Amino acid sequence: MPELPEVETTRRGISPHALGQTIERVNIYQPRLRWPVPPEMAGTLQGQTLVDIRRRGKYLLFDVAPGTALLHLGMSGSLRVVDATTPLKKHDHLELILGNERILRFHDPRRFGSFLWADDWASHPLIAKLGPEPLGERFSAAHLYQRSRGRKAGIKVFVMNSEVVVGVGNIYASEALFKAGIHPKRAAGRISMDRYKRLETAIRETLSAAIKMGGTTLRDFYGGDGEPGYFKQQLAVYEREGEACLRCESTIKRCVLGQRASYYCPKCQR
DNA sequence: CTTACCGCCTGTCGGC
DNA sequence: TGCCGACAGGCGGTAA
Repeated sequence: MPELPEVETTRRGISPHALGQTIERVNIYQPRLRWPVPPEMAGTLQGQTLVDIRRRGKYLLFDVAPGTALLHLGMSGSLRVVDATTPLKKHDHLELILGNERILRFHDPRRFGSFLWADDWASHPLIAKLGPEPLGERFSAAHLYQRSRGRKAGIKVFVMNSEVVVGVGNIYASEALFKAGIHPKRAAGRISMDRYKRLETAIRETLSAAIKMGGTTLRDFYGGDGEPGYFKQQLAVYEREGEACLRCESTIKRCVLGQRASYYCPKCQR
């Protein structure tokens, strides 16, 4: 499922084919995504040049002169570069036809993704309140420490809150907490600065490593160039319930936190 | 302010 | 074999 590394992989995969290209046409086959695709979207984008393709959290930002189109991959979405000979598949919901005859095609079986317009992307309600980028300068142990004081929520739920830090989803939260040796249920407000330093490092390292490997393909993720991600082979705890911890050989446990499956080593994580 | 839970949606899987 | 319910999950919205 697309988290930050998968979105970044997608951005890097499509950019060489799409940057600077004219959007000749926009086809919207299924406007009913997480939110309805605005009816004027196709008309707004048509004829515009893709000035930049950026990422904010898990949003892909397509900059054109009048504003920015926001694409979120939801949990089953993928965006790939294809050409006109590639047949449309079930759940291909929209596509941008580019001047170089390449096509950016969005595929999303569960339709939790979204495609929205913003005149000024930074003040868009879905973007404005987002926390810092976990690979950026504004993300720090001090930030986590400060934001967590008084919070009783478990650290995993806390760190997956996009107002605290963006892009850390279910897979990488579990992995980073294992790496930092912190139990996922530990109250965020009772974690020391020292341990937050370890967590900051773990988050940065985990996400960087995943980007390097093209993201994690559990079931159906493909990057912009159609390649699956290979980080799955590096997962230490995620979906490894009942298997041996790679560090201490204890049995990996599974629990549900914030209605999401969580995996941890009961001995390595306290 | 916080925390808890719902629902959007389809593919997959286990049970019968 | 085939049907059906449970489950998965990002994340905004709403209730408590």
